[in-house]
Amino acid sequence: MSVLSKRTYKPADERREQILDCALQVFAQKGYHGASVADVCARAGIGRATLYQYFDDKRDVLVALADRIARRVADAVDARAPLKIPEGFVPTEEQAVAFVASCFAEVLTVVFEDAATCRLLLRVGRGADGVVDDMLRAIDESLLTLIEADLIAGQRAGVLRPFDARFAARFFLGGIEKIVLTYLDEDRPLDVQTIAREASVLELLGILTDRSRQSPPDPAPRATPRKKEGRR
Amino acid sequence: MSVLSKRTYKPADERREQILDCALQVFAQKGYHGASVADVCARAGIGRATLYQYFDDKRDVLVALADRIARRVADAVDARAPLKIPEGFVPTEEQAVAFVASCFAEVLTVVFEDAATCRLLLRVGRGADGVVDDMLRAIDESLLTLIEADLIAGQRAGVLRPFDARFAARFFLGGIEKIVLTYLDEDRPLDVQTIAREASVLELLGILTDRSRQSPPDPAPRATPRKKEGRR
Amino acid sequence: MSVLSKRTYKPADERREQILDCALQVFAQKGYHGASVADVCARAGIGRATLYQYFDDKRDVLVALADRIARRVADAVDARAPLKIPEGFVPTEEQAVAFVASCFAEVLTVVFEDAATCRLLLRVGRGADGVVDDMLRAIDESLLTLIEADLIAGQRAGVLRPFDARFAARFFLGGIEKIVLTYLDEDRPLDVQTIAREASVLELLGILTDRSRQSPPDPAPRATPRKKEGRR
Amino acid sequence: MSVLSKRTYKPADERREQILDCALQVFAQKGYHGASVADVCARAGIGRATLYQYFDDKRDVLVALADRIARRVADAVDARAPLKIPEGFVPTEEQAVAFVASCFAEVLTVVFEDAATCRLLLRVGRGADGVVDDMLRAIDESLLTLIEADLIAGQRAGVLRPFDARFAARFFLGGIEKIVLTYLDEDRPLDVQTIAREASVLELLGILTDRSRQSPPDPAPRATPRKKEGRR
DNA sequence: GATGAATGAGTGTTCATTCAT
DNA sequence: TATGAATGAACACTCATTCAT
Repeated sequence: MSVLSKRTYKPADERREQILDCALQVFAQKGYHGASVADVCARAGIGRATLYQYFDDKRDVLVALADRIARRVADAVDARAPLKIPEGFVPTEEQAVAFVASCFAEVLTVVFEDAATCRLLLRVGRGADGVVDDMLRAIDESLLTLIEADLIAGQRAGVLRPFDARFAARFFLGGIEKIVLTYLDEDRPLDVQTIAREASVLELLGILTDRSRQSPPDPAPRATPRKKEGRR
Repeated sequence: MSVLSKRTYKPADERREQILDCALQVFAQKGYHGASVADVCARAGIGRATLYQYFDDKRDVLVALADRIARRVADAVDARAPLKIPEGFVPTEEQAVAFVASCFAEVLTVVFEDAATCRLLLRVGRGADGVVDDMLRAIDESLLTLIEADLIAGQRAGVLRPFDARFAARFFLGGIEKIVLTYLDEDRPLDVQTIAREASVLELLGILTDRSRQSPPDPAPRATPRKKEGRR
Repeated sequence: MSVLSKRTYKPADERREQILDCALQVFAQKGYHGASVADVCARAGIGRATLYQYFDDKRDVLVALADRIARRVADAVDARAPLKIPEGFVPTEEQAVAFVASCFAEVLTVVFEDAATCRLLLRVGRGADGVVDDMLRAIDESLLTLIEADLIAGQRAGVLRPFDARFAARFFLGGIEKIVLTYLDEDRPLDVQTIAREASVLELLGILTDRSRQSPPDPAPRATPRKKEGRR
Repeated sequence: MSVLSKRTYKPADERREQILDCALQVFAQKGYHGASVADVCARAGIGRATLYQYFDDKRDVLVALADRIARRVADAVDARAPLKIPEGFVPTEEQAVAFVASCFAEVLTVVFEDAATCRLLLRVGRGADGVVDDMLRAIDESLLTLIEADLIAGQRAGVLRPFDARFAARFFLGGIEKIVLTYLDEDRPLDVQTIAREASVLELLGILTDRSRQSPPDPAPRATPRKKEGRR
């Protein structure tokens, strides 16, 4: 018996972490509702009852998971120095794009690089549980605030034109997420650099040809007919 | 007897449609897995067995629902005349923005106006069932193709600069969806016009000030060596 | 509507008979518990509710079915003239076998020829319902009594040696039924004549070689003081 | 608490066996379709879910049951030494009867002694499930083969006259089963010895008086005035 | 006479969770 | 620390049966 025993013993911390790791994988693959506690335990190679020594219930596992992710994201966000743009600095287009792209790449790397975490954040977690919803919202919020802060900094420095920074931050984050989801759906590994760059160009420059641009692009300056297109 | 009887009789078509309506509401609120057949039936005011006279399964209800939505979206998409831009037409910024905004508004109205449908499309449906996943993907695809087609038309007409139209379509759709989701999360009614307009400005013009704009910002400026700028 | 209507109208008696016919087939194939009222109605090409205009419930159908069969068997049994063996008649072996075989053939033809009825009698019906059980037992009883009467007549006439006629009747009936069931299991049509003949030989003559026959073999040798054993 | 607790703990093997025992009783009494999983569990004094830790399905329980019976019968059959009749041995009638009776008694004891098993084998199991059907057929087959082998051995030794051994085996088995079923129906305990003896006499000697016996007893003596036994 | 529509009462099954070891 | 064993509560689904037409 004791010879055949497949019991494995681990310090509590490790086991807890291990369970969370497995839960992440399983939830990401089958969804929170679709996955059973048994699935998680099977993956962890432990008995079902063991899980309950570390977590109150299934929900608690998800909460802990979301919490762990939230903490990681928050750490990453906090680590980032707030954007400082020198007074009067006017970047070239290329500089601007490169800079924004690197910002995006950073976020992508931290938040979305791990496919399972990503699935949990973008698909599985939503609507599964009130508390978790709140946590995911909080993560979202911190990302949004991060982006928004950069946008506002850009506006203050005169590098970016005036617009609703929160709306834009959300719009851009949504775009990025959609792209990421596409990769996930197609089971392709994220190409962070490319995505970040392409997205940055779209965001910064828009899609209109310069031909049609006339003036301060904001709300309603349409009146000013532009003579010179300066189109090289 | 007839007073006590809680039975209600309806022609089969109506009942089926009614069940789908109720299922939509219930699924949107509780999620597919979270909602029980009993919930749907209770909402429809029918016995549980009645539902099974119209659908094979709980799953079948979801499939039928997705199918109904898919058909509606497909109809709407088909109804839209393909974008025709007159040769040599150069819109003003305002014209461009207004035009794109109206396009977006159209999509938003058709696809996302109904909060429940929206929740089903963007949250609940995903990952609930393989077939449904495929259907939602198909809906996504048709929306993407719609947007992409417009973008390409704009590029062909020289109104839009060159870029990866599919990537952009996805990016923009994701942005829109995120905005919509925010409204949903906050239980606010969609302000379609405003959203469409704001999104359009961001897309078309980008966020960079004109100061920093210098040159063909895109990866592939080679394609359209335009000689005649012929305004008007 | 009325043109498309697949409604068929029949006089009540016919419909009732038709339903019973279909029920027989369906029960025989799927078993009483395994078959649903819907199955029966589908086979009869009628709506489910229609069945309930002719029968109180599912059980009632089975009862009516058993009743119909019982009546038929009883009729057949009654129709058979009671066996009359002339005083002092001593048949040859071949005569005896031929006679018994014809008796068996008769029973087989009446009771077991129809495969569906047969299945109902021998398999499906048993244990399905108390009342039906009783009816089947009654059918069994009448067959047993029939055979038993013949056996006793044979014994009285001195053609058959003494033995427990009821036990023997049951033993032989069981043998016949087992053979019939084998045919059913193998989906072969009954070969009534052959079965009847083979069974008769076994019953009448036994399987022991004449070599070993010596003396009154039975428990009660009192009756037939056998003078001449002198075989060979 | 522990006083109120109705939980009983058992090693898995025991519990499984216990469930099978209870299932046997319940199925035998109510039939497979007629019995509910709840019935079985109630009888076993366990919660319904517990059953599903040991069996996949309700069906699986029946299969396991049939399997267990099949194994037992197979063991018993295998344990029996093949019949050896010394060359030239000519038993007396009484010896023959006693011998056959003991054979039958053996089979009866092993297979039919337990009333519940018996009911399952002869009534309930049939037609309940394809796999189980096959198993019951297999059990039947092994019994048939057993009897057949003995009959053939008897024929080879010249103790039994020529006849279709398989047919006879089936006929006799059917007879025995019918007798057994009668006991079951009347809820009487089997009187194995008596049944075996009576059946043996019928089989071996037949029912015809010696008066009518004349000659080669086989099938068609008219056509082939058979002097010698050269059958097959 | 016939049936489409509706359903209550139940069945098999799952699963998160607890208990005894 | 770890788990085999056990289960209540819930769920999806079926089916005989009824009602209104």
